[in-house]
Amino acid sequence: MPQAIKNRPRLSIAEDINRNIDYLTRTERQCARVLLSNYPFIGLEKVASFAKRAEVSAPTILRLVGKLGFSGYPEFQQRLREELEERLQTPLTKHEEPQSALEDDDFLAKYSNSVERNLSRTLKALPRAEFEAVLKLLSDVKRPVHLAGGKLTSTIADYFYRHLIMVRPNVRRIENDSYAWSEHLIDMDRRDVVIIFDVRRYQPELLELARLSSQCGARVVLFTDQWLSPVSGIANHVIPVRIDVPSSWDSAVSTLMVVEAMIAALSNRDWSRVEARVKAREKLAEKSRLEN
Amino acid sequence: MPQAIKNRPRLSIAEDINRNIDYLTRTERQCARVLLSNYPFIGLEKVASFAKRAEVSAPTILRLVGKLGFSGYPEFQQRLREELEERLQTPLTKHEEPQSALEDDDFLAKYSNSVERNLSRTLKALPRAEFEAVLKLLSDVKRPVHLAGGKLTSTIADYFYRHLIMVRPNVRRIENDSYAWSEHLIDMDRRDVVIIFDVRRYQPELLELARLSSQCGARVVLFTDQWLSPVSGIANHVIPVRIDVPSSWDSAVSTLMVVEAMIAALSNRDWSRVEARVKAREKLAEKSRLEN
DNA sequence: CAAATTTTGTAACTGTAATTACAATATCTG
DNA sequence: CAGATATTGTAATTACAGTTACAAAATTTG
Repeated sequence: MPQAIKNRPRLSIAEDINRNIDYLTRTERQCARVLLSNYPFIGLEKVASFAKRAEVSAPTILRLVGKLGFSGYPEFQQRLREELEERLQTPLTKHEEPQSALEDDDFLAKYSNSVERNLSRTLKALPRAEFEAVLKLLSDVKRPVHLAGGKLTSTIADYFYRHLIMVRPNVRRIENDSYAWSEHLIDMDRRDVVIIFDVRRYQPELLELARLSSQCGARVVLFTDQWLSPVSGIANHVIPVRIDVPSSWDSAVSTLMVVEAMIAALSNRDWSRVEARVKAREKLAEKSRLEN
Repeated sequence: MPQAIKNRPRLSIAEDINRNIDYLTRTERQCARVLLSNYPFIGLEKVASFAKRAEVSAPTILRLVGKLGFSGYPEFQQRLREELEERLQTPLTKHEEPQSALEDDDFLAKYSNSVERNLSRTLKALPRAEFEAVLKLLSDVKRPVHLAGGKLTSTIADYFYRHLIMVRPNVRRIENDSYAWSEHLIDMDRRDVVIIFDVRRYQPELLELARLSSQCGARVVLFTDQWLSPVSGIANHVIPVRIDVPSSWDSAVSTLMVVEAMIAALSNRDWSRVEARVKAREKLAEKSRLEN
């Protein structure tokens, strides 16, 4: 079978090589082994490096790639990258063993694990400067803050709102209904801060809101997923979080974590002021209760 | 510092970007964000692909790469590959490395760590039988479900509500205002399920609601913290979660995780029914949009 | 063992990716 | 708001990676 090896449904390149290794010539086999030996990194290098490592000539590599059913080296590399990306997204199933016993019958554990993964990836990818910048904006109590979210994320906006209002004055919730926007936009200028939550299945209304706010000169802060909402083009600060879980729905856990961390940081920063505010509010609540 | 950013000892490119993101221009920052958002794969593509994904021109990418201290794109990619290889070779060590060093000056990391700790402790302490039991109640679409929460936790109740309503019919939100309770209580019997969220600083009203519901014969499900709300005395099922973090406020992350896991489990269990429901709802939304 | 056949490397070639120069645009500043 | 400065994209250029043709070497086969 010196012709091109048929490309089966969806084998990984490594598996494909293993199955068809006898159809390869001696030097080709050598290349294949080198590739498999620390798969798939050598395949991501240039042809020349690969060839050198395998101690063969470049054309031999290309012939191998051809036999594996690819039309060219770039296509082969593209596929390797896709595989790698996929593999890195689900490390638990392939990489790890000890938990697998639990995982199968313990859905909660499985879910929790993937949430934990999201958290650490979020942590890693989140630019601290952005986090700090947003914190700085929120610390400035002179700046009015407006919060908005999408169909599902507005819950998180609400959570943020309820806590922020305990920590500082001048916070408002933008209703989901776009008819009410004008109430916010009318007084908006460069002092204002608009916080928008927008994840997958990005809502066009939110983009519109961001645009209008930005035109007023307001600072726009965006919480979004790793694929970035279109609002990211407008926003002054972007906080990307991980939302992918083994579910039909997205996870808001990482978003919530960042929001909570912001509130915590704000509170800790000058607790005395916050404390006074909380106490004052409690007193007021007490009073209004007695009057009822 | 608009010149090339100094290349410190051995920062990963991601970290380097995170530290120096404010020295980048707007579009460069956009590139950086796209790269970080699913690091490092876009960086392994050709410049053109990267540029397209980031919605900028190729030279912008190259300028970014230059600022990061690389002499050219190939060098940058080489480094990315090395990082990736290194990272994949050490599966477990990596997880522990950032904690100690960063914690001091990185509040976000500190917070995230304590949240992660909460998650695993929650996972450990959560009785699977309770989880399953609640799941079973929710699977039974004939049972009306009512959701209520406290001053801060009602946001989570709301999150649960919005997802449940997509998964099954017969779900209602109990307003925070106790005047509205009668609307729910009037028709309540042993088929009904009342889900209550109540954590530290337990609200007496919620205890009252639980009592009344229970008297109607309804099943009461309680989400609470590790110290258990007084509602736990009445509730048929109790889901305890961890809420303690280095903050003046409590964390709702673990609660949210369990809620999400429930929704995911429900959806996965019989997806075909859920899918039909989701599609039907989309169709209706479409229709009503057209009519406006 | 020689002819046929396959395999492999060399070297020339080609196409495309990375780079650069420069003009257009946007942003800042007095 | 104009001039200055910084930023960004377009288009031309360069360099090099990937490809191909072909000849040399190795292997197979009669």
